[in-house]
Amino acid sequence: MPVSANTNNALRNYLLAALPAADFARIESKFEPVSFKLGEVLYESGDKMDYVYFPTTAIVSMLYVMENGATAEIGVIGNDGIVGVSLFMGGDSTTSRAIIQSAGEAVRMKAKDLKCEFSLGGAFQTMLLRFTQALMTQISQTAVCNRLHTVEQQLCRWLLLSHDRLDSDTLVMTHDLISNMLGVRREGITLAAQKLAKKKLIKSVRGTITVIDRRGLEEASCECYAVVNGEYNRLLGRGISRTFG
Amino acid sequence: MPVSANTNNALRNYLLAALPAADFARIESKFEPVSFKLGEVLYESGDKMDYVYFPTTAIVSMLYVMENGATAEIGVIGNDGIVGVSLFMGGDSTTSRAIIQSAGEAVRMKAKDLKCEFSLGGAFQTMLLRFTQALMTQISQTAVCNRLHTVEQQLCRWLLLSHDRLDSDTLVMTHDLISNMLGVRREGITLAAQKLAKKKLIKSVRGTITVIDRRGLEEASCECYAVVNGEYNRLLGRGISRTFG
DNA sequence: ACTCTTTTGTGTGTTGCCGCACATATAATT
DNA sequence: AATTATATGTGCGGCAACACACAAAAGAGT
Repeated sequence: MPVSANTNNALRNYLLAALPAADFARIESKFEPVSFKLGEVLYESGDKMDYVYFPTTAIVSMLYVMENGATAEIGVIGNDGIVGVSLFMGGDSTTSRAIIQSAGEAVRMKAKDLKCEFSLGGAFQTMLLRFTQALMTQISQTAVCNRLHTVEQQLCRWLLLSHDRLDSDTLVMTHDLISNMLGVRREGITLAAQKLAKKKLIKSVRGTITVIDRRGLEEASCECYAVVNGEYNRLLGRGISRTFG
Repeated sequence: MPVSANTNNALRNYLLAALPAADFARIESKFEPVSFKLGEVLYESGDKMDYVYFPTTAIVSMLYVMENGATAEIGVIGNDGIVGVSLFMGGDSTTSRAIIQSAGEAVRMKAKDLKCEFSLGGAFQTMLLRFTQALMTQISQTAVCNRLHTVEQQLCRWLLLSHDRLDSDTLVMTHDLISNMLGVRREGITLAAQKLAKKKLIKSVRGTITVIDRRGLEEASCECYAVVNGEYNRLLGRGISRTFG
């Protein structure tokens, strides 16, 4: 039987790729490819979720929106995970918005199908739960980082998390958008980016940021990145850090 | 058959109390009562967990400890939940420390028993997963709050979360301990507490803080408390807010 | 070429919290 | 009652990030 383009696509997602062949074979028919542009919203806060998404090349940001419009990112999900954990956790909705941070592809699966598969309790369930714990670690570390670290350190962490989930070294992203993610002023990002550029770690030109010295970025970052990355490795097998890639 | 003291104790935990009688009956023999003093550590970061804990009167704080010794709380768990979600999530450990924030009682259950029960996939599993999602909301909101709100607002939120999980209106807690939780200076808490005392919302005297005007505290708090509380209500049925209690 | 929009750069004053130092007050100990 | 330990109150200089204002640069559309 020929491997469909669909299948190839789905396997770019690490969670799916790590599934035992038998499990993957059972559910692959439920996948449907989808393509997203920068800024598209997958779920709004409180929305009932009809699908879950397994990003393959897209990156999704979990963004909290305050009553006064201020925003702050609580986590980022790429081809390392699944968007919509609340579905199998039993909530059917979250208090945050899921928004495309980097344009690209994903495969989606109907809520009903996912719940059905989850309830079988096999390798798929195990994997989803482990990913959820890794995500919790990321959210926790975001909380800590927000409290204790400078904007420059946080920008490093954020760039590394994004870089890990990208094929390219160049992020299509304005300072303004990053400032919304980190919950700081746009000028703060401009300043921090300038400092990092001066240290030859990145190059920042109108709408794009290019990672030049990844190792240097890791050194300039707070310990938060390493902690999160370590947990992803521990919980999900080989992680997605590009440090040695 | 007489109801044991053990059983009565366990039912003070909302998660357990909300279990269908049949499920509770099956697992109650696995419970073992434990008593904790302020500051006792249930798990250290990275520890393999041998037990999970269902607090009945104790309150547990999930505290992240940085390399340099700085600390920040990422969530608080009382008789509304379970301490040790990583066990059934598949990680067996967390990157945070679980420490007693308010002395009291809990019932504990062996890791193996919990995993066994979880894998049955019934009401118990559903409940544990729903609680985990509520906890994720709390952690997320902590991240947002750390980024966007003042120490005074955060102190309100923190006092409310603690108050909800307490029978009394008086918390046994020094400014210094609170500052470790919120990840700020001790003096910052002293100042914030003074402001709240001036507004007649609390009374702060050497080692204890007493809630005087709960409704006023809610108004002085940021929206974060209400959001978290709303999710606990939604996910776990009646929540534990004492607003109308 | 021209305008218009978006993105980035820069300056000024303000604020909230930090770090440190030290004074005072309230228990606990003897 | 005196001593010690713990907890809280207060002042001062410093800094990171804020709010606001506006200039400069880079693309996009006509």
